[in-house]
Amino acid sequence: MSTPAHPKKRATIHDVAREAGVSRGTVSRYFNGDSYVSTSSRSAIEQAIAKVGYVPNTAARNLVRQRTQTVAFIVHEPASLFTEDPNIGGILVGANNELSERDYQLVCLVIDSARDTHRVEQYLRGGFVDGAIVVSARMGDPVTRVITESRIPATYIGHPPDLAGIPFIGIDNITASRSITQELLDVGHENIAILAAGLDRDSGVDRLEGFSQAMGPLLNRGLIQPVETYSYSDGYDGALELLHRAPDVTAIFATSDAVAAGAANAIKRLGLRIPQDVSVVGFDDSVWATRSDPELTTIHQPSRGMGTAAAQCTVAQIEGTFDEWAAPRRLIHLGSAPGIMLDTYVVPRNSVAPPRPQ
Amino acid sequence: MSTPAHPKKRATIHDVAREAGVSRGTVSRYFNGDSYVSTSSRSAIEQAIAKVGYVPNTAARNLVRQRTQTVAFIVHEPASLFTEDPNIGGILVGANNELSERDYQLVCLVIDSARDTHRVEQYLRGGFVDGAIVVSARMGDPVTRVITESRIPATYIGHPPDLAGIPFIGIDNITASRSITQELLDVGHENIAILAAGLDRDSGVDRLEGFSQAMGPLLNRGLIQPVETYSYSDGYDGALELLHRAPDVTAIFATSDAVAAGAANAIKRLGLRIPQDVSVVGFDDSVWATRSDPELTTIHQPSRGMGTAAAQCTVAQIEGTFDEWAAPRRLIHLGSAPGIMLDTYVVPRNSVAPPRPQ
DNA sequence: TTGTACGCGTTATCAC
DNA sequence: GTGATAACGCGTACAA
Repeated sequence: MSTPAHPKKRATIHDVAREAGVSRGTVSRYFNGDSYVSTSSRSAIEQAIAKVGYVPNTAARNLVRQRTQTVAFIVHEPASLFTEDPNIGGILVGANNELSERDYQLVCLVIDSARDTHRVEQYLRGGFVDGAIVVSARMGDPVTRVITESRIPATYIGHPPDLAGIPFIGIDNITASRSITQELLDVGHENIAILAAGLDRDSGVDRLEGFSQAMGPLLNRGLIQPVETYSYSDGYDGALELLHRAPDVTAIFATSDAVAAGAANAIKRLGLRIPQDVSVVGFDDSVWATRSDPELTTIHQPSRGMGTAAAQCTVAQIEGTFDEWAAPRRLIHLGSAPGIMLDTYVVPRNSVAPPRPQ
Repeated sequence: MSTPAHPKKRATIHDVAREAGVSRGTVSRYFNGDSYVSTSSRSAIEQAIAKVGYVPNTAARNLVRQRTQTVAFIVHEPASLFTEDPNIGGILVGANNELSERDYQLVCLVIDSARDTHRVEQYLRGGFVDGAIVVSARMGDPVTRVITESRIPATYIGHPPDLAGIPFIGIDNITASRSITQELLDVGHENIAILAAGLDRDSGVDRLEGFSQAMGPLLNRGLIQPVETYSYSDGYDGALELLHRAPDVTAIFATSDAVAAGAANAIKRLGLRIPQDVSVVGFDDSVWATRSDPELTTIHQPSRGMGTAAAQCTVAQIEGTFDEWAAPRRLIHLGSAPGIMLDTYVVPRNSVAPPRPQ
């Protein structure tokens, strides 16, 4: 055998052509199969490929095709996100599945520092990807600038206020919050508080808005407890502070399950029972809701579905079929940005009961 | 102004050269700055760049350099990993930071199906990355084959039995488990059970081994409760089954904090108190340990440090300095694979107490 | 059906 | 210091 066991250098299409006794063009055609190639040279090529161990060089192919079959999945604050936000995992999985189906490679880029931001900018501009999916972008995000400037097809999850015409996938946080608040009202609660997390994001603002709408004249601004992030610990601290200040609340709407779980533990540590003394509802339908004791009534949010939709939306833009894709969906507009809204629903569990008679 | 507001096509180095009145070579030198370039043409180039809005095309650069400054971070089973395994997040962040520091871009590839496996194979072979970090690889993993065949520098987190000479980063699960078990023995426990998760992985096997070693003659095989995964729910179910079968256990070693948290909730639901009736210890020192009530005594595992080490190890291989890098570290060998062991330690919290006198 | 030649955007090696 | 020019590995009109 003349083939060394450990080929030092990777084989090129040239090697295959020489080995098979055909031209480079034929080998290329064999791979991209647009044109016909005779069965004789076909088998010769196949043997040659096996013999020299050829694998197409994607970098070279990308260069000439101006196409990478790759979509970036950009996520900020990986530390908190991956450990505290259960949605991100679902979105990632959904997007990955959908892209995989359409033969795109998802590459997940994490941004954790200014240095990262800069490198990711380069990466995006450098022609490494055909499109991007951006989660948890914030106001004035540099990534947004890069994306608009370099005109790369992109989709946002959620909608920061300044997405310059970039499509986004979201849920109707207002309607969802209204319906979970209604759940509390329906069983007779009136002193309902909200642990309002993430008020620096659209989601946080909208959830508070939905709550306010549902409460109507019952709304007591003193029972709005802002908390920093959607995290367990902030929920814990927030609930402690709230109940200290307003011990007469009979129900709490926490704007994420993690916050709700933290609140639930705080409530229990104060010697109160759930739901007999205080009802608690969350938002997300994440593992936080089912691992709590009791399990939490919450809003189901289709994280995987959002990932799927974001992937489809990005690919549609890449392939120039965005309008057809968006047509049959629930489309809204925020400024110049089109958005697709996905449906949510209440998941009743065991953390809600009527208030005790005073 | 002759520059259109929306340039249709991206500028190339050629455009810059023409605009600046120099040659492509000079512009290239300007960017890669090895050789000198006169201040006059330097400023001319800078102006030209700004004018035409030039950004280097990384794909072309990679093609000629045969270098991408990119390292893949490959993860399987994203669904369970990202939501249930808190380590992965830390490892990812650690690796990302370290790579960022050394000017490598980390791209995270998730494998969630056979289709994914194949595409990632192509991606790896296609010259998209200079190296790889692989987490949670299993026995007979196709990725392992690809990596060895295409000889791309790689590092594993943990050590599947069949890593063909590929370096890995790990912790000494045996020693760690021995020391946390000892914690239980020291306060007088004898009927100690183990919820042994992940016995299909090296980590699971080693943790059970450490437990067995520490127990010595006290080991009661009936108190070894195997559970499928390192998850909360498996811990819950496992503890229920265990305590049903063996109500006289006074302490439980759960081989992950998530398992421990699940076990803790099961124990409480049975009306038992922690630690008065049953002591519980975990493994990982993740958020699961601190969010439990009471907070769990556990083993601290340096997830970020593992990510950092894996990144360094991969880069060292890429740059051919592996030996120097490994020299001052705690190096072991598994077959032909060199491994670096990172230190762990016990974190005492509130979930351990002496057994009640019978 | 197959081979040829050119181009993709950079870097690198030369002379100048 | 700087400017041509040959790679890098592949796709693809165009010609044969």
